[in-house]
Amino acid sequence: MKFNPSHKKQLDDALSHKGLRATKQREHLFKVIIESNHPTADEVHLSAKTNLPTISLATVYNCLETFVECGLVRPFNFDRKATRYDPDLTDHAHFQCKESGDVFDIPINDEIKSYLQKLLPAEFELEAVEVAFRGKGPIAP
Amino acid sequence: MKFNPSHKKQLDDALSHKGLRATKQREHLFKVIIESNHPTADEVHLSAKTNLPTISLATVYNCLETFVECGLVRPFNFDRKATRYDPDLTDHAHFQCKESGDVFDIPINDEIKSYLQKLLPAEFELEAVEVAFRGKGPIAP
DNA sequence: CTAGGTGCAAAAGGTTTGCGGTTAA
DNA sequence: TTAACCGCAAACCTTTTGCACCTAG
Repeated sequence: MKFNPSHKKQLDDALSHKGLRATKQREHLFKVIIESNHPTADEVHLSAKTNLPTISLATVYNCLETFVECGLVRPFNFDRKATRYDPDLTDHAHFQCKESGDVFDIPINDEIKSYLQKLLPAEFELEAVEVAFRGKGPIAP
Repeated sequence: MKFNPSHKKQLDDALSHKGLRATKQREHLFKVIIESNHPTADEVHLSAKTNLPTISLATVYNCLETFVECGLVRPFNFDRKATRYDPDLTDHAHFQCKESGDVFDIPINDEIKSYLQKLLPAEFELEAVEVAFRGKGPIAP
C-alpha cells in the first residue's frame, strides 16, 4: 500500500498521544511497513537502509516495539520464524504460502469469531484469538 | 496423563516403522511428554534428568524432532516463545492463560473447521489451520 | 561390523540490553 | 537543559550443527 498523508497523521497522533517524538527514523520505518507486505524486522532494516544508510537493526527493533505499544502495528509469528509486523489492525487471519513464504490477509467475520468463542468452556475469559492458515497460495500473476 | 503400555506400543511401532531404535532415552522422553502438560524442550530436559542424569539438551532436541517426524507428537508455539510438544494428535486448539502460562487443549469440531475453510478464496489450497486462544484460564482447583 | 544414537561444545538466528553520544521540544 | 532517541556492541535465549565416542542389531 502507498504511504499517504493519513498514515502520517496516524503516526503523529499515536506517537504524540504517548508523548513520543516523530523522528525521521520512525517516520521512514512506518512508511516502509505500510509499503511492504508483512515485513520482518530484518526486511524493514534492509529496506530502510536505502534512505537511512546508518540505521541500526537495534533501532529498527526499538521503533517496531514503539509502534506495537502505540497500537500502530501488530506483531505475529508463524512457528518460531522471525516476527512479522502488520499495520492492518482490523480482525483478520494470516495465510502463509509454503512455497513462496508470502503472507496473505484473510478477513475474519463476526460469525466465525462467535463460533470460536463458543468452543471455550465458560470458565475461560477470552482476550484474543489468532488463526493461522498454511498451504499453497494463489499463483503470483 | 499416566504413561501406559499402549503408549509404549505406539512409540515402538512408530519408531520401527521408520527403522529407528527404541533407546532408553527415547522411551523415557516420550514418557515425560505423555506425563507432562505441553512441555517445552527445556522442561523435558529438566524432568528427564531425574532418571537420566547425563542426558544433554541436544539429545532432547534430537529426540523431539524424531518424535515429530514419526508423528508421535506435534509442536506448537505461542508467539516466539519456546516450542511446546503435544502428544495429542487430534484436531484441537490451544488456550494459554496469561497469568499462569498454563496451556489448555480446546477441542475443535468439524463445523468450525469447515467454516474456517470457507473463509479462504478458492485459489488457496489449505493444508493446516492453527487456532490459538489467549486470556485468563480457569482457576486451578 | 556399522548404521544409528548420544553428548559435548560451538555456532546460528532472532531479539534484547547497556551505554556513550546526539537531538529536538 | 534534559528527556527522548540513536547506533554500536555485547548479551541472551532457543535451536541447530559438527564431531568423537558409544551401542545395539
